[in-house]
Amino acid sequence: MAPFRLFNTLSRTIEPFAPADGQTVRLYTCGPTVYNPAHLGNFRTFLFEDLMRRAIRLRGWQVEQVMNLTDVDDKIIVRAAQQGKTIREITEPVVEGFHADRRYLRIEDAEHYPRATAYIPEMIALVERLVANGVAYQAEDGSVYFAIGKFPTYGRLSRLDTREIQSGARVAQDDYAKENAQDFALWKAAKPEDEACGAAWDSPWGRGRPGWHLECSAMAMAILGETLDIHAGAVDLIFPHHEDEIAQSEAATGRPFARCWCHGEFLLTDGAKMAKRVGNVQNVADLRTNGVSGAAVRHFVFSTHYRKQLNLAAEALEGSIEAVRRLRDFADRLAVATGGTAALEDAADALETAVREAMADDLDAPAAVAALFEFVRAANRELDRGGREAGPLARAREVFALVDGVLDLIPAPVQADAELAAWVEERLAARREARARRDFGTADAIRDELTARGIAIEDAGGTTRWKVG
RNA sequence: GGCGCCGUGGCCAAGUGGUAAGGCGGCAGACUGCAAAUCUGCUAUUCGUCGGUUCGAUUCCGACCGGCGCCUCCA
Repeated sequence: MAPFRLFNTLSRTIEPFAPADGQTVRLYTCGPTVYNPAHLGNFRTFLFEDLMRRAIRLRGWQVEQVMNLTDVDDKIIVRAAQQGKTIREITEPVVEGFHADRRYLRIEDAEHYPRATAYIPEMIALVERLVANGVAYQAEDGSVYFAIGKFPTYGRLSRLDTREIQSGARVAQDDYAKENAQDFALWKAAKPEDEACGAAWDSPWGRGRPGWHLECSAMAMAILGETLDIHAGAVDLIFPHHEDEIAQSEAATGRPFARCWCHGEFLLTDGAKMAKRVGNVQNVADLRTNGVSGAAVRHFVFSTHYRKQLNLAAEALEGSIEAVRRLRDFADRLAVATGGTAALEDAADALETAVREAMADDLDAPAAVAALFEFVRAANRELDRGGREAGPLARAREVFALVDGVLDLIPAPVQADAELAAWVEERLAARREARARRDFGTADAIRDELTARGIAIEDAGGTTRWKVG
């Protein structure tokens, strides 16, 4: 078996990967800041991480994943102040919406969804360690900062020159009294607006709240231990977020924070990064409204490798909707098939091999998707031939289910309510009768009638199948 | 300015030093009363442009053109 390989941002190369304990991959994935619904760009990253955990299990390992929910943050506080609410009142409905959207896209449940506000003691303890180690200091403004000058390997992950801020770079508004412009806040001294919305806690440095980077380090180490197997996120988190996580974690523990860093590329819209500040975001709610299934979104996202930018084009999404419809039809056909051929079994074997290799090859989803469609074509061909053997059919079902467990691209059938179903059956009976007496004008009129109600029919053998959509 | 990515058919998008996966769409055929679904064939002699290396490059090198990202709190 070929080694399982992942691209590690630390080395910028594809490396063999295995969990440190040989059994369970401890995976930390940066989750959403819950002040607004996550957009499709965010979800592209979460889909990449979903694929990762499924690929890990396909490989035979267990996975323990943490996805944090950042529920205390500048933007949340601003929103709370605007609406006269507490941060909890702002974040609670957004968290619920996040999970609903996530399920729509069939992103599996992580084992842990810790909220930053539930780990304040762990965060404070981490800051205390850093202060004790002499790499953090409290400034005149009361906030506690990490002194990057005390951490010699700062910048190793992002490979950025830390000595100078180049022209063209976005320049920080220096809100805080840092010793060095690049030092980052571990603990932010509370301001009146923080107190007003419940975003302040007691600490050895006075009332305050955690800095963003600190949240991840504290929660990751609290739940998964001091060295993670994989830490994942999107490329925009490489700097400063992950760089800072490494600094504060390793400066506290003296151990590597993560063995492998994986970063997904952006989803673009209209040729630009999808982002709220660009104003080109689309949400899962928009997709639902337009009838785009989660399966179709998965197909679209997995058509490109996770480390390559993907442009959200309406025409491509339409293509994914159609592609996934084909999978649905095939799945139905496979379910009711009564036998197969030797060639069907060969196709199934080829599919399993291709998908296992693709997933082990730095999560090569495009290759897996291509293999799946090659299988569908071959299998349809064999089913057309009407094989009778049970073994090959069972094998085809087994492998198809295995692959479905990784990619999860088959849309759920649209269920018709009982009333509609009864009506359809009545109309089909009338059509059957008309066809029997070769009154095709009436039969076609009935078909048009059904089509107008969104019912598609297929005459197959002696029977007629129908479905919604 | 620094670092990095990308440019493949109508659209999306794989890929390899030896002559272009897959999906959508389109065209033709089989099947069908007609459709639909499915299958079959066709749909890039060519991979941004110009050079170079090589027996041979889309794949390696260089330049140029074009697009994108990161460079302090953005997945």
